[in-house]
Amino acid sequence: MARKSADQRRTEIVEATLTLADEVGPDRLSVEQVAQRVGISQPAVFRHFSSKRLLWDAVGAFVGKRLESTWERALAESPDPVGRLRALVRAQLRLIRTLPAIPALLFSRELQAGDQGLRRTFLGFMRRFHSVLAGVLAEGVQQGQLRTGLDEARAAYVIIALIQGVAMRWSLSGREFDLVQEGEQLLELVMQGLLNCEESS
Amino acid sequence: MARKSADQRRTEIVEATLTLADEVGPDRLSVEQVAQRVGISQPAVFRHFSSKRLLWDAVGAFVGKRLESTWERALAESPDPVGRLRALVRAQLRLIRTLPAIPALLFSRELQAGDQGLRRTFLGFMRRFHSVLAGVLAEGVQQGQLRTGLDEARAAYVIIALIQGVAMRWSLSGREFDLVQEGEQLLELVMQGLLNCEESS
DNA sequence: GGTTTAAGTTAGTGACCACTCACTCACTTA
DNA sequence: TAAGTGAGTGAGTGGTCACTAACTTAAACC
Repeated sequence: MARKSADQRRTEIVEATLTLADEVGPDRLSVEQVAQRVGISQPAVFRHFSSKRLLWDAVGAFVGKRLESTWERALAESPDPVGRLRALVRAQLRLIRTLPAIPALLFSRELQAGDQGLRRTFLGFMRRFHSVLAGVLAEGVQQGQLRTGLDEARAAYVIIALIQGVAMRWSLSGREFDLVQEGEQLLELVMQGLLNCEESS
Repeated sequence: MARKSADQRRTEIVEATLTLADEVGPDRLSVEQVAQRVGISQPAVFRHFSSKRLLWDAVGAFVGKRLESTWERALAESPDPVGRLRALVRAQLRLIRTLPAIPALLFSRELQAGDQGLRRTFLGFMRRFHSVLAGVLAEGVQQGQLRTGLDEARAAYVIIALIQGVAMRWSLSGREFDLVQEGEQLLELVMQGLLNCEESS
């Protein structure tokens, strides 16, 4: 049997937990399944994470780092606000494509149970993303690219809902369409609006 | 001990399951919890539903009836398409407010497990709602209230995402804002669009 | 090359899960 | 009023869960 360093195993276990959270659901995932995927016995997992809760905490921290770095890189992509907005949405969709467990984790009861530890962590991620989006939108209004009088906070919630919605539909459909392309087209639609510009009610 | 007719008990059990699915999550809900909420012993539940799966099927059918009748009534509310669109969104939000388990049910793994029985049922509900929305949007385009060239199918997906998104945020926030009001304002924002009409990129 | 360290193992623990069985007793009806 | 029906019960069944105790052995270090 090939032994590995604790650091290596820890990341292996966290990554296996993430992919399995997508496959079987965060609430239905057992430590036994994680152990089998990694290729070790079930108690070996508890050598690296003394409880399942701490394993989920580590998963949360892992996802959080990926989210933060994704947003940071996207914000640096373009000088103008609307370009940054598109980059943020595209980057977030790409991250969900590579870590499809993210939406399921956000809404799972695994997080809400147990003293609200992870729930607050993920709620914090959502708030961070919302404030980043709202900031970019406010810049867009200032520079005249976006409607004056636009409610930036609400618009940011619309964009978050858009990403979550298309990710959920992608997941339920069995991933039979291109998540990033579809999401980008929905963003364009929202930016243009539905009403006829001349004859608004 | 107060005995009730089987019909009465069945609906009591289904309703308890729905409220508990919201409180503890569909995947974490046990038959014992349902029995306690109803006020009977755990085996008594199995007299009315011979397996937990059949109980979930009954819950699905119950929710389905409520959804269909909600859409039907909303469509009859207004003669013009945009009015019907607003009525549909408002009615859907009101239904979620009275049956908050609906979004959780849609995305729970309880449905996806077990031969995809309930999963298909709920996917069918979503498709039904999408086609109703797309139909109303197409009418709006024809009558000139909505942008010509509007992609009705994608716009319908945007509206579904909007409802789901605000419902999820409402749930995660501990229901500290008015779901219906907030949802209606997001709808208005999407209908107007984000871009500056004169100077679109 | 022997000792130490720590990543692994097997074999459990009690709690909870969906579900069953044998039985009871309230109510309807002949 | 006796018989039959069916909504209820208490006491289990086997299976799975998170987690633990005691032991083993591969690798790191001197």
